[in-house]
Amino acid sequence: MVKILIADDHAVVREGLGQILVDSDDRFEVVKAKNGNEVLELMRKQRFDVVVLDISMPEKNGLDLTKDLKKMYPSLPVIILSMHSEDQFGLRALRAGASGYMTKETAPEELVHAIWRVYQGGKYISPALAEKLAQDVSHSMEKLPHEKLSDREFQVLSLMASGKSMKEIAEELSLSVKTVSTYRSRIIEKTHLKTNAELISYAIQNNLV
Amino acid sequence: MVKILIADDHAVVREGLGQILVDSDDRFEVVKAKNGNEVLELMRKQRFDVVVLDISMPEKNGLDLTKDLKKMYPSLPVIILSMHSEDQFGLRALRAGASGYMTKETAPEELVHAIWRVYQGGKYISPALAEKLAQDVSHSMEKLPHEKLSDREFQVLSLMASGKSMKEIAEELSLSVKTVSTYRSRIIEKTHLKTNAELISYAIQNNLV
DNA sequence: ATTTCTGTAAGATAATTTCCTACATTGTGA
DNA sequence: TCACAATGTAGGAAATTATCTTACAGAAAT
Repeated sequence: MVKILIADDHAVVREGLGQILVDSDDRFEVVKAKNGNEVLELMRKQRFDVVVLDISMPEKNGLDLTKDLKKMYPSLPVIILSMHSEDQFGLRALRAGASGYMTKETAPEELVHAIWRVYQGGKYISPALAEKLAQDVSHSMEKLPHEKLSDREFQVLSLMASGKSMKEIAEELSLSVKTVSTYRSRIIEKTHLKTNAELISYAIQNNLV
Repeated sequence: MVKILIADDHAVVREGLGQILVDSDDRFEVVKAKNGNEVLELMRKQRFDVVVLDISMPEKNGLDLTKDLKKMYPSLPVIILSMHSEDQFGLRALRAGASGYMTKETAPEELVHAIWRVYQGGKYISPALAEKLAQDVSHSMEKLPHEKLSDREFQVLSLMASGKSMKEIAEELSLSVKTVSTYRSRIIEKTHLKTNAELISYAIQNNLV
């Protein structure tokens, strides 16, 4: 029996996923949680072989939850499920201690596959993520992207994330637009986030706003 | 046999939901589509008793798709599934011609329930939505700013709030930038929000993103 | 001490956005 | 039911914004 804990705030996803898993293999036993606290609570009462977490849950997001879980149960395999593409959160999921990362577009069979893989102590890495990973080792990691930013850069990122334009930011900081623009390009270089939209969702996800 | 068409761009939701439905009642027969075009295509080839649409799908969103479907098949019951709360999209869904609206937090059994209800020609209205509905007829004057927006305007506001530029939005909706810009100015007129930053914080405040 | 970061910005150029204006439909209040 | 408002759409011209170098001095790191 492989005991799996699924956490997702959307009932349809939670139940649907559970259904898929138990139907796909009768060695699976599934328990569901609808938020981080439930996960923690359930973990206290029973042991699980694999935990599957949605990345975006209210209160405590999947990433933070993963960190907490790994602190308490270092050998517990965690798979993060997200609706974002690999390059947004994949690396951070792994850094947070996850053994796998999948988007919700992934075919459910892949998830089954991933579960077995991490259950056996391995990691599940999609080709896209693998590439990202390779690219990243060469460059300095360890830190979260935004932790590599200088003060000014970070400040500008926050302002951008709150929807301010270059010009507005420049005014707010009494700098030339050119200067702000320079920061912006440095931020982009460091974080690999390209569009404003990505910056914003990154910032929201990381509570930078 | 009740033939149900499910459309959602996320494989796990799509498959999971399908699994839930077929497991819950053996009179259900489920076919899945991953976007609006697939729905249209499938509809051309076979008849369905109920269609369940995710509200947020790339290219053609659930609301627009509903409108199209209802134009072609006026008596087809459509249920809209969304990850937003009732008050965000519920009314819009009904106006677009949907027979039901549910959030993804809803228990799957409720969905089964809703399917039967709409299959029999009724409407499925959650208590929360019902209240909203009642409120709408009475104090239709004192709506929240964003409730006065047209569908397109609202859609653009959401996109803006997620940090997309005029150009990006235009591309995403296959419209001219000019058109999007027009919507923007109408939004500004109606909401009195001026800058992008204000729009964003408004949207975050109101869970529009 | 030498290289890399950081804070700052000018100039030229490119890209984006706004502002009006317009028009066909669809809705709707009187 | 009929006019007037709202909606969805976009063109042209003008204005505004942003980007892309390139640069340089002081701070920090190796």
